[in-house]
Amino acid sequence: MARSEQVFALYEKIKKSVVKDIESGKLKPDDKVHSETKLARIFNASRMTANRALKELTEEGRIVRVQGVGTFVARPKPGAALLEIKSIAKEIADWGGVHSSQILVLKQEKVKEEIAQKMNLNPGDAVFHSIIVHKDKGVGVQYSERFVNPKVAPHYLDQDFNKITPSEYLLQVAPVQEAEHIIEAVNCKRQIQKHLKIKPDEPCMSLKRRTWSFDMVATYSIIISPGSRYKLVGKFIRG
Amino acid sequence: MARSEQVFALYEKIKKSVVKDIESGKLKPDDKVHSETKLARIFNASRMTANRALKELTEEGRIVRVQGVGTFVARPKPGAALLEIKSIAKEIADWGGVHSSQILVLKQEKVKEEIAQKMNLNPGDAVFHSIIVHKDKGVGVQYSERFVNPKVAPHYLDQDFNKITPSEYLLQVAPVQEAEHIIEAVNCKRQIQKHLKIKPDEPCMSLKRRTWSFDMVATYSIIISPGSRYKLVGKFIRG
DNA sequence: CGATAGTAGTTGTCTATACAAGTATAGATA
DNA sequence: TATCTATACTTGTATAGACAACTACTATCG
Repeated sequence: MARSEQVFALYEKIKKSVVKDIESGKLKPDDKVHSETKLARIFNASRMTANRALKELTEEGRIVRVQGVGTFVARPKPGAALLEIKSIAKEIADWGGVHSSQILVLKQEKVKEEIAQKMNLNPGDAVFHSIIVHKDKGVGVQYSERFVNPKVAPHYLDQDFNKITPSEYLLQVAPVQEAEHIIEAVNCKRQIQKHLKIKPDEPCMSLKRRTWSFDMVATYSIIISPGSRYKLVGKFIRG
Repeated sequence: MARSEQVFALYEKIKKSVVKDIESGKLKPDDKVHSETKLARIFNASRMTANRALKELTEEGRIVRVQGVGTFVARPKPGAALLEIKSIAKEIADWGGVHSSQILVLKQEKVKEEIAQKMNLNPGDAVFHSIIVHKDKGVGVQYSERFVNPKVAPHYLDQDFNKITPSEYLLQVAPVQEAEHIIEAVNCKRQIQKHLKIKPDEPCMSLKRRTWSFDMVATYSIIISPGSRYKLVGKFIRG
């Protein structure tokens, strides 16, 4: 059975176009978005239709509109309007606008007992292991460690994680079906303290994540520098 | 200077009118709301204006629209569907099996500036305030502070919170539509340290929660004793 | 130089109209 | 009776135009 061609309303097309420009990086936060008039002209639509598209994007928190001035790409605040659980990882990934990442570890290794249990593997099986420090303007803000089941993402090691974050890559490759998060306040290890420039005894937040893609598990563990709150906004779904 | 009379847009007036009918009980769940055409006639507006009003009320979850049939008052579903975000609070409430609670504060008071802002109230308005320590086998594990808009739960103060937790009670009374969580690692105040028997400099986790029930806000803030992890399991929603 | 007025461009609201798409009902038809 | 059809009503989308409110900028005036 051929999948029927989805018909999108015109205002949906305009929305998608703007969102695409934002997500592709063509439009960056605070950049000016085309005005209603211009969008209407581009899409051969009326201004009201462009207005509807932009109004909805405003409600979704992707753009900000100022009367008399224009429309601008919203800064990705932690806690913009994203989705449920997924946003924990996504928001933190986006958080603050990560400019660079320092790859400390990226290799295949034999999985140790403790991790093997969590991942439904046998000790000694191969896993991909990565440790990455995400930096914002040179300052470390996230220390993330991952163990990935090779079956989930066979080409994990070949990626250039300066260009795409592991989160983004894995989301592309493997459909996440279920996730478990453990949030914890901790005093972190000296090595991590160094990377994030945390003082001893300064409380920081740890987020551990296990995701299931079919029967395969990936684990993800990040330490977030202290003082930085993490805000999570979720809309309830009715019905 | 006298506060200038707020000028409301026409679509806002229509929205208010419908909301008023719902809240006054004139319109009950599943009742049919006037059609766009009829509302337009009543308010001497165009159908597009009535359409906007109803569309926004749909997004706010107050009405349900069915093409070709009509518009109906939405049934307030008191959190029956267990969704992701909500479970944060629920899990924490259930966490560890709380055996007893110690009520430190449970009274009506005048809201202070800081809280008023968060709750869309004016300073000096009445709020219900409660501070409760939840104990597991005599040991404090949670320190929770709440500010509740009296309009949300007029009988909040009359409850026996040894029998039912505030979370449970509020879920029964008011349908939560939207929630915002802020998770943070903190060093908490001495008073709270005492209740939870935390050593100074021991990192603990703070969870602040704001929930919206229509336009009314309740805030909820808990401190969770250190070492205790909080586990959150969520299923992804596809699409 | 500083203040003012004008102007162009933008978003916000609103109208009147049109057609598409979906549903329910009554009436006609096989 | 069962099925189809026409119709009336509803919501969904889209247009073209209008005016209001606001901002940023330029030119002018004192």
